[in-house]
Amino acid sequence: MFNKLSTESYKGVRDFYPADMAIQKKIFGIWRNIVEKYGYEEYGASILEPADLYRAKTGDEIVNEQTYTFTDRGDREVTLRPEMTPSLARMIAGRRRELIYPLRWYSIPNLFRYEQPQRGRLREHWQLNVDIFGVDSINAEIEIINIAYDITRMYGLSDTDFEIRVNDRRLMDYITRDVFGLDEVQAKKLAKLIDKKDKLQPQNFELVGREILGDKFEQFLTLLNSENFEEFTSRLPQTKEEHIGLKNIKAIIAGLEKLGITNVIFDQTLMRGFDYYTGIVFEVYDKNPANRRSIFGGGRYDDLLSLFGNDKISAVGFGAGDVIAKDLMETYGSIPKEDGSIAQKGSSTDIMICIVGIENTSYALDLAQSLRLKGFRIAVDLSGKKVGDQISNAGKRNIPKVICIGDEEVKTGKLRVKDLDGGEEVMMMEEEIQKIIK
RNA sequence: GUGCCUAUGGUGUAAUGGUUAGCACUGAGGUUUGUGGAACCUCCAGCACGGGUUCGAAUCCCGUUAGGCACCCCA
Repeated sequence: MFNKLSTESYKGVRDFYPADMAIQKKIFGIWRNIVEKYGYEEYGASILEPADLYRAKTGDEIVNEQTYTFTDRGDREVTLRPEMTPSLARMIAGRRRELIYPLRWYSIPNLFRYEQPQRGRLREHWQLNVDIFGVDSINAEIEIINIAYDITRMYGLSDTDFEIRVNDRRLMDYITRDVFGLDEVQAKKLAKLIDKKDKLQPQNFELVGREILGDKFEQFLTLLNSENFEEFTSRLPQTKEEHIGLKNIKAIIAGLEKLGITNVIFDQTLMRGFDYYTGIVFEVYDKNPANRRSIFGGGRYDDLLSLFGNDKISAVGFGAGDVIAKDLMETYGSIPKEDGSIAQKGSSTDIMICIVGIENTSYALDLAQSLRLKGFRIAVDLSGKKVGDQISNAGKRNIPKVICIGDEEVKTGKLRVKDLDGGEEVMMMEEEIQKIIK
């Protein structure tokens, strides 16, 4: 006896049967279509990277515990990419003198994280990455958010279903350091606390908050609980010049409004990755109470290329995952919910040629080849089954038309083209087939 | 890493602790060697694994494994 192999896919990764692949292709199609409308070019990279690429940016702990890292036969440490941005930064840094700025690039990589899989989070997922390099002004943020908005609409959400939340890292730095006078360690703690505000019980939030801020906690809480941007601003200490973060947020909200995007709000609790972003950060949120969550996240990261010892290049970008895209499109109706069928809905084959009598096989194969040269997508049923089964089989594959080849057709050259939706059959010569397809 | 839940043919499911574990779909074959989606018939195929309780376990208990969900984390 031997142990039978499991047919399960590896934990946290997915198989894409044709029906799943059709959905995946549709999502990727939406992504490509929109970003290319904005002039973005596609790039790619290997899923393998030296582990150092991620160590430099994050910490050993994250690399060791949350990535797939192994040693290759040449004793090099290799990591399956957990995100695309370091690869992108590496590629741009390597050719920084040859590239033409502003640079608009996108990619749809698969990314790997070693985590416990759960709803909306797997060990492998595909993520659209959209980045613009070399634009210092907030026009970069506006363009990137505009793209994120377009994609969200294309998922099937209307403006009232979601909101775009923006904040600025420099504003938060200003508040934690200058207004409350925290050192770097305490500032980070506070940032983390702000990020978790909605998850924690108010008492726990206050407990930790007081630990960091002492009696300044009330002032902090008032600031954090501001209803809107104006109120928030008015509660900040007045300075001679308006803070750059405030100025940026205001300009972005106004700029997007000019483009007809009005569901943008300032969110003082929005943090996102601490060491990564240098300016504006944003998230697109699904407001549906059933699955309140982030659809996209992104922001400005002007310092990343300095990892490679080069000058800074300003950058703004965001990422969008395929798992959430699929969930949303099912929820908001732009794709049907899974029905468990294996076959794809619309077949990629135009005609199935059925063979009646094995002696007619070579005629059928010649016909298939001839039709392919004319541009049709033709499959031949080689099963040798009864013609009824062959037709039934084509129907199950959602192939729209069949042609049966038997003695009669071989003798006369007249083909009976059967439409599997309506069931009617039309007699025609080979040359006439293009009339009924496309 | 922690907690909770779940585990019956390929899929979806049924079975007060008591017959040979039932049904539907799928698959293979047939009624029907030239026309599908219908009907009927036959066949393939299952209690995740290991212990325990019991006269008797798919069913109750324990452990293991796997999966889901949540926490942690989310670069």
